[in-house]
Amino acid sequence: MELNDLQAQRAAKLARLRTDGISPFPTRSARTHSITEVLTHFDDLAAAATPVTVAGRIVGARRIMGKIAFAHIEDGTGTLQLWISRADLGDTWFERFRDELDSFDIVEATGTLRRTKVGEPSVFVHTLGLLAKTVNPPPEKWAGLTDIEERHRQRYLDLIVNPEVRAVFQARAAAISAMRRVLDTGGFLEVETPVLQPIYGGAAARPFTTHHNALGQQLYLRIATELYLKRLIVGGLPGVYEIGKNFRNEGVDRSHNPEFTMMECYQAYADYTTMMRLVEDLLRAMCLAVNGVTTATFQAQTLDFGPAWPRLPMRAAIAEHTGLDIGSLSEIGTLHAAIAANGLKVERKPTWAKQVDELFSAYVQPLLVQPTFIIDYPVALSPLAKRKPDDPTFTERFEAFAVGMELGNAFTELNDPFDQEQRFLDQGRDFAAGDDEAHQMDVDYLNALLYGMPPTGGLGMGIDRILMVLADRPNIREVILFPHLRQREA
RNA sequence: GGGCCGGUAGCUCAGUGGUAGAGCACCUGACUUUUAAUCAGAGGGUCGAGGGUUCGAUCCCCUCCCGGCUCACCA
Repeated sequence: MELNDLQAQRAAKLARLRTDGISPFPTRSARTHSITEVLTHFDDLAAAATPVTVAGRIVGARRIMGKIAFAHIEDGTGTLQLWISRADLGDTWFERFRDELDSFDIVEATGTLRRTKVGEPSVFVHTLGLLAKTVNPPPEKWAGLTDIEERHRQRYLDLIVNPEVRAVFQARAAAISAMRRVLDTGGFLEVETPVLQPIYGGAAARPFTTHHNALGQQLYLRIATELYLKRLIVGGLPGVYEIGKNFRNEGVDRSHNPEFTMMECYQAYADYTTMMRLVEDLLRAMCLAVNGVTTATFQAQTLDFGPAWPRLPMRAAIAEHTGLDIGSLSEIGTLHAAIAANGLKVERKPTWAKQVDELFSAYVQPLLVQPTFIIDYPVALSPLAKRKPDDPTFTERFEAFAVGMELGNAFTELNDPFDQEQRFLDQGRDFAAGDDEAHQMDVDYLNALLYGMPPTGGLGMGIDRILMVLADRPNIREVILFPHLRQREA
């Protein structure tokens, strides 16, 4: 390790401590109380003159004035002041504190509890010990660590010095826990399915490709869990869900990370209307877990997850905002012509389905600020969803939106193996037409459907994006502990 | 990938075609109730990398690397 001047100074102190027979990294702490325990019972412990041993990282400056010193330590549960006097501690350890210990070192202190004359709860230390010497210096005292890249690369440091970062990840844990409670009590079994898949599927995306050496087999990192979870519905499980990472080999921006956390669930004998109610229940519970109320504020916009969400058919939504009826413009040629004739500014797409998706993304999606379901997607956009009984060109599918972001995707699952086979074949034609995200044929999945899958409702929700909305973080990197970053040159 | 902005001390940032600056941190000294402790003093730089122009480049030009925001694509 190459050390800069400040690191070298601290390393020299570390070496001197070793020379004095003080381990810079002792095996364990003799802590008797967490800081929050001390603070909660402070007056009782103080009145009883009970000695306590607390431990934590020295945060802020050590304030040393001749024969007395102050420092604050933080242990993850709270912050507490140490009152350190040469008279109580003795010359050796007082000078050791002054000369060999630094801000950010992790220490333990034994003493009795008293308030200082300004009333601050403090440990009046009579025994001090080092638990872990710190070589890296802390960031600047006031501006702190603000560089976004450094915050994400050194998340450990970000967590030390920026308390609100810890709050985001506590909120994340609380939201996922609430999600699990809703699903567990709703009759869903939590399962795990393969990350390494010989055929990728369940979504429209480019995969990461990898290789199994011993088997000589090409494998893909999953882009969705959908097809495996539906095999479990075929297997007779009445409801399943999985919360886990998906991997998509796409661009990186403020709402996309190459690996992201998805919850997918499937319920036998249900349909997409069941899933809409489930989404409402999930978001309400997650919002409550994060914010204590069923409303959330995202970038000064108040979102209400309390009531049922509006349900807006995609065909009507596109017609309202573009004037085009995709129901009657069912060929790629006539759709392109209508887009040109109406002066709509959208990228030209190779397939009808992609073009409809483009129209929606450009003209409708940004307007969906409040929680909204867009329902009934064209069949060509939805190769795994069941057709509407009264209009076979559309499917029983919805996507859940808020603040212009897609939070979830659900449908009444296609269980007709012959229709499914045809959809896969159509996707193959789209792939040939230039859609490199088109779905792969999955013969084993068709075989499962040939054993019969009951009518089923299925749902996928992007956990990271939900957290962005609920915790008011406009960048996905702020809700992922270690977001993907470009590799730094050596 | 395109556009805009940026990369200078450990951190946060100024700045200039002529020997590199501040605050905080760090180091030395003083100080027995501090809360951004205070006071006095000292040290610390491949100015992102490479090339070019120039007597001289951290500054001007070119290329590249990295980052932020943004547009495009994807959840």
